[in-house]
Amino acid sequence: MRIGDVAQKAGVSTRALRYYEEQGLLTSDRTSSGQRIYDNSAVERVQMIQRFFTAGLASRTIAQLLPCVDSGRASAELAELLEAERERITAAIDDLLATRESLDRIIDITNNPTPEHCPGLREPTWSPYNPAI
Amino acid sequence: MRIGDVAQKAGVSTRALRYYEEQGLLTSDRTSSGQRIYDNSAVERVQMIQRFFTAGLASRTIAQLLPCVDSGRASAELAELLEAERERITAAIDDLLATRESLDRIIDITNNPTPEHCPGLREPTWSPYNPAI
DNA sequence: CTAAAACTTGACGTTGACGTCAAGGTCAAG
DNA sequence: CTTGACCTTGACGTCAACGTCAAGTTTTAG
Repeated sequence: MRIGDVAQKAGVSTRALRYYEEQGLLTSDRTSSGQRIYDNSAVERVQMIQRFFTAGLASRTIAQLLPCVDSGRASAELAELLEAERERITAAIDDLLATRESLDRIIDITNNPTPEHCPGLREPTWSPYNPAI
Repeated sequence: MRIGDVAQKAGVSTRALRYYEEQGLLTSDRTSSGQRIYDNSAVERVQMIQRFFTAGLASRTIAQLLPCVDSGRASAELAELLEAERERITAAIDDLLATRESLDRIIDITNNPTPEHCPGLREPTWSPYNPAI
């Protein structure tokens, strides 16, 4: 497979694939003329990379993670990283759930514009999540 | 309260507060010399803004949302926006849940490095069918 | 063979939410 | 009065994940 095929099958741009390679997330064989050649597993790998990106992992983090996925082994340091990312994701989920509830309250109020809804509107039902951790 | 107090109480930078004002998310009174003056409700409002940012809403979207929060009323257009953002957040939550499960599997495998874990490592748990591995 | 499509590297552009410096004005304390 | 903490606007810097254009090479289709 060439880069365009992988891009189409994985639903990303060719630019993204070259970027992944540049970041050490994806490897490719080359033809004698220099064109990238991938096997079928590349599509799955790209989709996995995409999921990690969507989950808010940085490319450097993913680069650390992938060898662990491949080998099934993690150093103590890497295990810490995994746990830290897990907690970050959990916090992000909690934050999104809280925000969705806020939105639901707003939606409910705007659908049923009765005065008694108003006072509690700004009650902070959640605690902020710190992305810097 | 001056800007530094609000920043500290809300846990953000003064730069962020000026940015929020620039984006129409936050208002302030001014002293005769031009310094910003806030009342206590500003802290809560900033925290609400922060939550929306953390949930991935853009400043323009928040700017559209806040009047609706304040008034408890939404135009049909705005109601659509609310619903769209709700769906976006739900999708983000689902994605994070799936990614967390992937991470959990990796963590489990690295904690119990037994060979029988390995084959399924790349199985996409969220995918409808299982391609040839 | 030729034209179009697809590929290559390189480099600059984009976007958003601020960080950060510059060059000052303001204000309470001693 | 003066020092130092805090404030102002303005403007440029940052970072990440690509988008996009350029200019040339390779592959494919007819």
